Amino acid sequence: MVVMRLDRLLRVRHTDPQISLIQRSALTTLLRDGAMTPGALAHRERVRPPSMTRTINALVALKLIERSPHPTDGRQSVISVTRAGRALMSDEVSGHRFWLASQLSRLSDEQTTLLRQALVILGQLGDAEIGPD
Amino acid sequence: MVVMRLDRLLRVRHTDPQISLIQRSALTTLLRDGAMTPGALAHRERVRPPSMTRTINALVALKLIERSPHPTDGRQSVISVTRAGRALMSDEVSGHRFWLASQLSRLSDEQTTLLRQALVILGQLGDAEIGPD
DNA sequence: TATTGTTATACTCTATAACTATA
DNA sequence: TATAGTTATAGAGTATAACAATA
Repeated sequence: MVVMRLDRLLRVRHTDPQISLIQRSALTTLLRDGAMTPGALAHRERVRPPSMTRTINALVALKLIERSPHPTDGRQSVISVTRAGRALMSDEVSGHRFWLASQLSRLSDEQTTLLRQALVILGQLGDAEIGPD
Repeated sequence: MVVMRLDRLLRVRHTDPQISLIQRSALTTLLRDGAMTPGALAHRERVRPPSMTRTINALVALKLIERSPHPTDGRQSVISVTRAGRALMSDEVSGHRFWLASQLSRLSDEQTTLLRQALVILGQLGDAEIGPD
C-alpha cells in the first residue's frame, strides 16, 4: 500500500513535464547499463515489448535516445542515449529540481542511510525473478 | 525508479483478482482508520473525488463496503466496511496468499526489520503534506 | 454563494493478439 | 518454424470540467 501511494504521489508531484516518469526510468536504465535492444530494455523495466515500443518512440521523437541497427541481427536494433538525453538527465540530477529532493532533504542522515539500504533490498526483491541480466 | 518498478511488479503479481490493488488499499484504510466520507477517503488515498467514486462504486457492487447517510449533512455519506469486506481482508492477511509474502519470506530478519523502519519513513514522507487527518 | 459528490469525457500506461521481417 | 519488434485494440486508473444537491 505504501509503495502504491508513493507511486501516485511521485506521478502527481512530478512537476517537470518534459518527460514522463516512465521515460525517465528507461533513460536512467540506459545510462546506467548502457545501450541495449528494445527487448532487453523492456525486460529490465518489467514491461511488455509493446509498452516499451511506445516509450521508445516518444523518447526518439524527443531526440533523447536513438535507434541503431543491430550489428549481427537484422530484426533487432540497439537503443542508445543521445547527447541531448545525457544533458537532460545531468541537468535534472545536478539541479535537484524535484519535489522528491526537497522531501528527502527533510530527513536526518540516519533516515537517509536507512532508506538507502532499504532501496537496495527492494531493488533486489524486484530483480529476484529476472536475474542479473 | 525503484518505487515505480515495485508498483508495476505488485500490479502484475497481484494474483488474487477478486479485487484490485486500489480497492484493497481503500479497504485497508477504511479498516485502519474507520468509516469516513468519500471525500475524506479520497484525501487519504491521494486521489481526486471522481477517482474515489469509481473505486467506491466497485466495492459497493461487491458488497464489501456500504454507503450510509451522513448524520448531519445531507450532501455527504459515510462509507463503512461490511462484514463480507472484513472477512475478505482477514482471509487475505491470515492466508498469506500473495506473491509478496513469499518474496518477503526470503529476507533475513535484519532485512525485514530494516524494511519495516523504512516503510515508516516512506509513509511519513507521503503523509507530510496531508497532515495526520 | 460555497461545498460535497457524481457524471461525462479524455489522457496515460499497460496488456494481449495479430502482423511483419529476419534467423 | 522460431524470434524480435511493431501495430491494433482494449482495459484499468487517474484527471479536469460540468452538473446536481445541500449547507
